[in-house]
Amino acid sequence: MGTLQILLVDDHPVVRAGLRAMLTEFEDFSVAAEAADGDAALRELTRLRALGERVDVVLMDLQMGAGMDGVTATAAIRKLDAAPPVLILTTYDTEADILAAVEAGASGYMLKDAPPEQIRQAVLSAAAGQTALAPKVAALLMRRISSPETALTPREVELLELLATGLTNRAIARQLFISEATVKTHLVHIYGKLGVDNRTSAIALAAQRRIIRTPGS
Amino acid sequence: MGTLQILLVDDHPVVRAGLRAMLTEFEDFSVAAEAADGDAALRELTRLRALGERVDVVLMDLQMGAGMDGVTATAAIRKLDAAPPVLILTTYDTEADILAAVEAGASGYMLKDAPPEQIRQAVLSAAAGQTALAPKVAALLMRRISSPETALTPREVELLELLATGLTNRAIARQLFISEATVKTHLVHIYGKLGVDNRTSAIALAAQRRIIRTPGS
DNA sequence: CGGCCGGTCAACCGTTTGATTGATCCGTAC
DNA sequence: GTACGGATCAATCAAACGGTTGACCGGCCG
Repeated sequence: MGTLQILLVDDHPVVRAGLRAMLTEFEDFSVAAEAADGDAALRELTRLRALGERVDVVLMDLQMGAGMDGVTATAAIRKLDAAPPVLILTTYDTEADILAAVEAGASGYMLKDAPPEQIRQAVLSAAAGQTALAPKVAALLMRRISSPETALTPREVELLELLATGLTNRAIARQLFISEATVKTHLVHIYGKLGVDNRTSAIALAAQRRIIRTPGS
Repeated sequence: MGTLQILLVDDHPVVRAGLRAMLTEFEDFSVAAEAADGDAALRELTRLRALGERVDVVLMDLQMGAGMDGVTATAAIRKLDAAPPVLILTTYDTEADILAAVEAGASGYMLKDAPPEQIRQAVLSAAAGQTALAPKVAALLMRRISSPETALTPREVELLELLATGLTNRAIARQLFISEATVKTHLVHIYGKLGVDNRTSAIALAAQRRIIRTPGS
């Protein structure tokens, strides 16, 4: 009973098996249950509660092929009474993902290429109610807050995302219910902040810096 | 000794642990060694050979943070005498990746979200000298050969990739030592084949259809 | 050998984008 | 309450882009 009860949420069977193997190797961890997507995670959580079982930490992937994605699932879990802390464990490290996860109430953000010991520490921190960030993620957040001049406004990111889908200025304008002139103004601001001078390189840079997520299937 | 000896190559400790756990659960498999990148894989392979140990199948990831990537590693392995079959196991399914892997001599291409049983079958097929493709991958290849009108020429893909980095027509022209007029001609062909009418949506579609890989760090 | 296709180039023209300047409205912070 | 930043819009001009047409060359296939 002294062991930490963990709920694994990841759509890859391989990764679940890996986490299970890795975590149970540490004596103070056990895997309470596994789920392949957000819906299943919520079901597992309520099922375990009905049985009077504890869940101390939820280890959650963000990208889940089908079903509820990680961010929505995190938000849903955090709305429960006495909600367990949710630790994000994913391969992606875009600004958009990280900020969304944090806003949804995640108490940590780790990357899958982290060594086992780092993941273990993060789980322990999360269970203790503390925040754990992967070094890469921490660095990104630091860069983000330390250089506010490069920080795009939410509106600008919104435009950037539409831009990346291949829309023209006019189409973006219609989509956002603003005039084409406004779209151009935003774009000029975006180019200035990113240090580029055309839409394609803005998209390329934004994808590279992980400000937006690329469409990818 | 009747068990299949497998070499795992993946830069994620979590995934290696998962594959090890999953594979050794099937009695006829054992994991001969693990490696975190292509160089390490080659070292392991020669080390095992020196010890007189067999390696029946190499399970290889494509994206490896640092070190030799999966495609080059596959090519290098296949150049050895009595080279073991290499089964690609990755998250990415871009046309470019798949074709490169096949050209490098991979004898199979699986995706990480595949269920254990499918992975097991693929390993068995590879060991038997046969080819194993994930359903998604097979579908992509079929689509690719069955609809040659949509098939971009290598040159066109080359352009598309430069396009995705944000270069202007003139910059692309300089990069490829051709005239700007030629670049435009290629682009018109690309737009036609992809069914779009501007560069940004061409990039978006190409990324979506996984014809090119998006820059991503 | 005569198409056909892929790659190369050119000229023309209309459309879209990008740069610049300047303005209004609305919150929030000092 | 005013000063500031974010969001909105307008007008203008130059540069880049996209569409069209037509042309040339080299390799490959029937």
